[in-house]
Order: sequence, then C-alpha cells, then structure tokens
Amino acid sequence: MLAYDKLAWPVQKWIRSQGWADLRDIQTQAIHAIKDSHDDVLIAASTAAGKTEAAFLPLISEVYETEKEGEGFDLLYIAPLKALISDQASRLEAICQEAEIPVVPWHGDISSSVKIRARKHPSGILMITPESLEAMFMRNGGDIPRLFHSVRAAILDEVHTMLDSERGIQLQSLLSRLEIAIQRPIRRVGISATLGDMKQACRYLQPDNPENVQILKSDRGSPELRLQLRGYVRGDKDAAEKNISQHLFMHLRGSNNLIFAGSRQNVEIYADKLRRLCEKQNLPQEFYPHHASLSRDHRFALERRLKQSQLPTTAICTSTLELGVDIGDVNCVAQIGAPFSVASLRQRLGRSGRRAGQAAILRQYVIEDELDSQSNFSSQLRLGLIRSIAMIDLLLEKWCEPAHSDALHLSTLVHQILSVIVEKGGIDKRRLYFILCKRGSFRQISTAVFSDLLRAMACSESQLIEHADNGLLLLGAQGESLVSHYSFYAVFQTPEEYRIVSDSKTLGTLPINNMIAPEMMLIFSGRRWLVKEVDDQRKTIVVIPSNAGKPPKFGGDIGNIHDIVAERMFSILEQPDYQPIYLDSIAANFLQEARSNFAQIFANARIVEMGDHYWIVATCCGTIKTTTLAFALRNQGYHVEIYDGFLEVKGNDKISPLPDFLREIADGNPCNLMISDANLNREKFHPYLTEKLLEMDALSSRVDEKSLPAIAQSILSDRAIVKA
DNA sequence: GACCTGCTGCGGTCTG
Repeated sequence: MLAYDKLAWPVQKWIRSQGWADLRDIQTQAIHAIKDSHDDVLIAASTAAGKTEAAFLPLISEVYETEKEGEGFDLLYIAPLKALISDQASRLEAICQEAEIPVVPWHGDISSSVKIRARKHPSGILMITPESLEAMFMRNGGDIPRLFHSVRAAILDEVHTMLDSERGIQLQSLLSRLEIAIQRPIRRVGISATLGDMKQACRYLQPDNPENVQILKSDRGSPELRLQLRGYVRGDKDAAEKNISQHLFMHLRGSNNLIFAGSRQNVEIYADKLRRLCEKQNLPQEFYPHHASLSRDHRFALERRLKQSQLPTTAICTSTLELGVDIGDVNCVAQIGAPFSVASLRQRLGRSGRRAGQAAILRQYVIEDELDSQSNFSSQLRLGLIRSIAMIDLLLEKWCEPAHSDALHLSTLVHQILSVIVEKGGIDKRRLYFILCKRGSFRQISTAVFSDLLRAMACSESQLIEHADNGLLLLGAQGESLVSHYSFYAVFQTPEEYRIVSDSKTLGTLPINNMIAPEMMLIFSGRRWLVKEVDDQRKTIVVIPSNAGKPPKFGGDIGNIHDIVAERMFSILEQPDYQPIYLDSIAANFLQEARSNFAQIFANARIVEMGDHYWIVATCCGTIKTTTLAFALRNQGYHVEIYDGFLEVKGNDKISPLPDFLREIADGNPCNLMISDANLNREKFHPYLTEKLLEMDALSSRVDEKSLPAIAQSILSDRAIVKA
C-alpha cells in the first residue's frame, strides 16, 4: 500500500491542495512507521525536509479515523520556543481544518480565556512548552487524567535541544509523570535535524526500551555546499572588523543573509559598521542586529522582514536565529570567529540553500593576532583558525556532538520534588522516589542521595519542605513562597549578576554562569583582573589588577569543546600534507605558521618545559577532560590557564615539578578535584543544597574524574600519537 | 572564550 493511501481523506485532500508532486522520503517513511506499528519514532532529517508534516500527517489521520470516548486531547506537541509553537500551529490549522480537529497553542502569550475554554472541552492537538505543561501539573494536577487520558502520542520537536539539558530532564520527568497519571504509556515521536548520536536520542525518548524506537533518517535534499574560510590579521584598532565588514557588505548586499557574530557585543559592532557602509553610499538600510537584549518588537519586525523576502535583509545575530521558527530561505550564512560546536554550525548552515537547486553557502571569517617575539603560544598555534577548520571538516563528515549525559541534575530534581508535592497536595517519600527516580528521569539517584537531598530541602536554612505527622511530605514556608510565584515553572537559571569590586569601588556587574574562584583571571571592562575573593552571599567578586604580559584566558562561559574536535585540531596541526581547499591565502598562511610553530614548540612531545616552573601541556582532549586536569593541578598549588586542548602551568619552589605530579596521577593516586571556595551555585535550586550535594552535582556534570589517569599517562608517554 | 529558552492568577482600567 502506498503511503499516501494510508492517510485519511481530509489529509489527502490537504496534500492535493498543496500541489505536492510527491511525498518526501522522510514523510513516506514516517507514514509507514506510524501507521503500521505502535513503536516510538525518531524522525531525523535536514531542515526543511518536511519533518513536522512527516510526524503529523499520519497522526492526524489516526485521530480522524478513531472513535473517541468522551473528551480529552488527542495529540500532545511540545516545543522549546513559543515562536515555534505559534508558527507550527498556523501550519497545522490548515491541515486540520477539513478534519475538524482543533489546534490549541498553549504558552505564556496565549490568553487565559483560550486556555479556560480548552480546559473545559479538551480536544485535538495541544501545542505547549515544557514550562506551561509544568504549570498545568501544579495548578490543575487533579485534572490531568481527564485532559490527557486519550492522548495518542507526544511529539517532541527540536529534541536535540532537550538531550541532557535541564529543560530536557524536566520534560522527560513531566512525560513520565503524565504516564503515571493516566496509567498507561504514551507513544513518543521525536523530531530533530541535528542529532550527534541517534541512540542517545532514543534513550531520551524511551529510557526503558531505547531499542524499540524506530529511527527514520533521510539525507535526501541536503544541498551542495559552497564554503570559504577567510583569514584576517587583527592589526591596529578595529582594522580586521572593518575589512570583514567591507567584504560582507560587498558580497551579501541585495539578498537575504544571516551573519552569526558570536557575541552580543560583536553583533552591535558589525551591525554598526555595515549600517554606516550603507549610509555612506546612500543606499537603503538592509543590515540589522538581532539578539536577546533587543526589544521583542525589533526582533519580530526583523524576522517578518526576512520571511516576507520583499526587501533584501541581512540579520547580524547571536544564536537567536539559529533554531526553530521559519524565517524563509537565506542566501548565505556567515560565521565570524570559530563556532562553539559543530552541532550549532550545522543548525546555522541549515538556514541556507533550502530551495531546490540552490547551494548552501558558508562564509567563515577568522581573525588572528600579528605574531612577534612576545606572542602567546595560543596565538602562535592559531587556535581559532585550527578550531574552525576542525569544525568545518567534521561538519562535512556529517559528525556532530552528542550530549554529555552522566549529570545528576540535582537542581532540577529539587524543582520536580516541589512540583509533585504541589500536584498531589503532599506525598509519601517512597512514592515520590518511585515517580521521579525509579520510573522518571532521575534514575542515577540512589535512595541514599535522595534522602540526603530531602534532608537538605527540609533543613532550617532551606525550609522548602517539611514532614507532616502522618509521614507525608508537604511544602515548607520557603517552598510555599517559591511555588506561588510564576517564575517557578522554568527550571533553568537566568544568569545572576555579580558586582565586581576593586579597591572597594564597583566596576560594574557580570553575569555569573561559570565557576569563578580566587586566582582566576578575568577580562572586564576591557582590562585584566585577578580574582581575590568570591562572596556568594553579597554577590560580589573582589578583584585586583592583574600582571600585564600574558593575556588572560578566562572570561565568560567556557565553551565545551568536544574531545573529537580537540583530537581533530591536533591532527590538523600534525599533518603537514593536509591542505583544506576552502582556505584563502591568508588563512592558508596562518595554517602553515601554526604547523611550523607547533612542530617547533612540541617537537613530538606532549609536555614542554618553557622555563623555571613553567610548562605547556598538550592534553589533546576537549574542555571537560582538560578542565578536570586543570582542577587537579590547581588544588596541588599550580597556577593553570586553560586553552582548547592545552594547559599553561606555572609551579613554584614548594611543589614538585609538573612531570612528577603527572606521574602520580598516572599511577592512579587520588586527586582533590574540587575547589572548596569556587562558586558551585550555578543552577536555579543549587542554593538549597549542601556543600556535599553541590560537589556531587558538579563532579557529575563538569568534570570527568575517571579519565584522569589515562590523560596523565598519554601526556607522559614519550611520543603520544594523535589519531587522525 | 558565548549564546538562548520560559512563566499564573487576579485585580485594575478601558471600551463598546
């Protein structure tokens, strides 16, 4: 039977009205998989391959063909963005109109009257955010079975954003709570364009039976890729930025494009330069900035202008335009500076070349320092360029990062405990453990850790929960106050601002979303500082001006470079014969310099003594493992700076030479990995945990203790060969 | 050496 024939007639009618010549490959696959089995399904296909329709055409057909008893929603669609929900809702409405199936978008911008009506007569497709679903559990917990008993499937869009993120764990927990509430399993349908590890996504969708998830893949329709990587020397003042802007202006003007500038500040810098170039030539404006600090109206107007395609438009943006809502086809994607992950590079590139016969175009710009005798070794190795090449090559090989997935997520567990207590109005400890840990998304949590956590939540400083005489867990005073505010539903932290103080003067504020500890360097207000003290109570960081000479390498969040990317960077540095064809002459020259400097500095070794008590170490690992080693060294008294796959280490007379200490680590001697005075309060509910629980959480997510001896061994081996 | 995401219920005022 043809896939088309398996669809209900109103759906067939809609397809005919679209004038489609054929169903796409992924849609055919999905129709067969969904209609012929009850399996969970993972739909993985490139952007604009018709994934949403692939999931919904057969599911809407099923809803249409099935006689339902009583009221209740038929399908549950969950997406990470409000804009995505609104966008998809209007597309689905057209399909559902003929079948008379209601489409109900439900998020913070939807009026309460619509929600009240839908709650009164639930039916059709509920399209909701994780946070709004959380709110439903907490405000109308008793109503959950009536609303959801008839749900046929849960469709999770952009599922890659959920894997092992706080929101993802929250959503997984909500889905398992939903299944417990309606006393039966719910079929899962995941949708994504950017999955590094299909098996991991299957485990996310169905932790009990990952092998029963049908994986549907389609590469068809991935366009030809044209790419160029251009190198620029930093030069005086903003010479490089000026030259890049001029190049962008020349090549992008007159069409729709996206420029990913890397940070909000860079977005403003390039938007300003491009705007002035338009003004200078008396041309109408077509370059506009887009990032999260700009007003909603401004962002929305720009998105609409891009989508309507009437006027040529280029958005200079941060990751705001990387995901989700359809902004139409884009001629070219420019990336300034090395991206942070291959996954996000792939997602960005997916915005270009979506029309048949059109190529996707990537323009990568890299700025490197001018070298002199004082140059830092990271400049000498051209690490920005090397990382860009590594990422582009991995992109071409269709690889992207899998998520890190051993984290305990204790902050999110605190959130879910409070939410279940509210939903049930009080609950027995064993039942709570069953719902959240045994059956839910917190399966790594032992009963002992769970008890510790409950104790921390009940203690006099926290007062999140309390034990009633009948053994039930209830909300405590602080818990009551937290859950009564609407800011509770989101599980992720909006970064806190710490005041930066030097010489008892406030320099300004800095969002803290990384571990800041004494002896770390940070850049602030264009100057270099050394952190002397971190006061979590007063939210202040006391700094003093740091020594000139070495550029500080800490400021902002450290991006998580994956091990595979770091390994590829070393193989690019070590293989003189490999010459990517997409480099311009300056970039090719940078690469040559990088290789000759690498050979000169390291000369086949992995650890190099640069002077008295001063070493450079090539860890050849990604950020987590490199950071793990850095913590072990810092706790031993070394001063350590972290780079991509490298450490710069300074010792002193009182501690042993670095190779000796590495030998101890290689022999498996235990190391102290935690910095007791580091800021471990990173997530929303961390302030309610004990020191011990915080350390456990950080160890599970931020470092990789197990790999430490192996890293030390490979560094110490005479000639450690990096695999290509 | 970074970015992004989300939010209820109720009471007040205004409009037709």
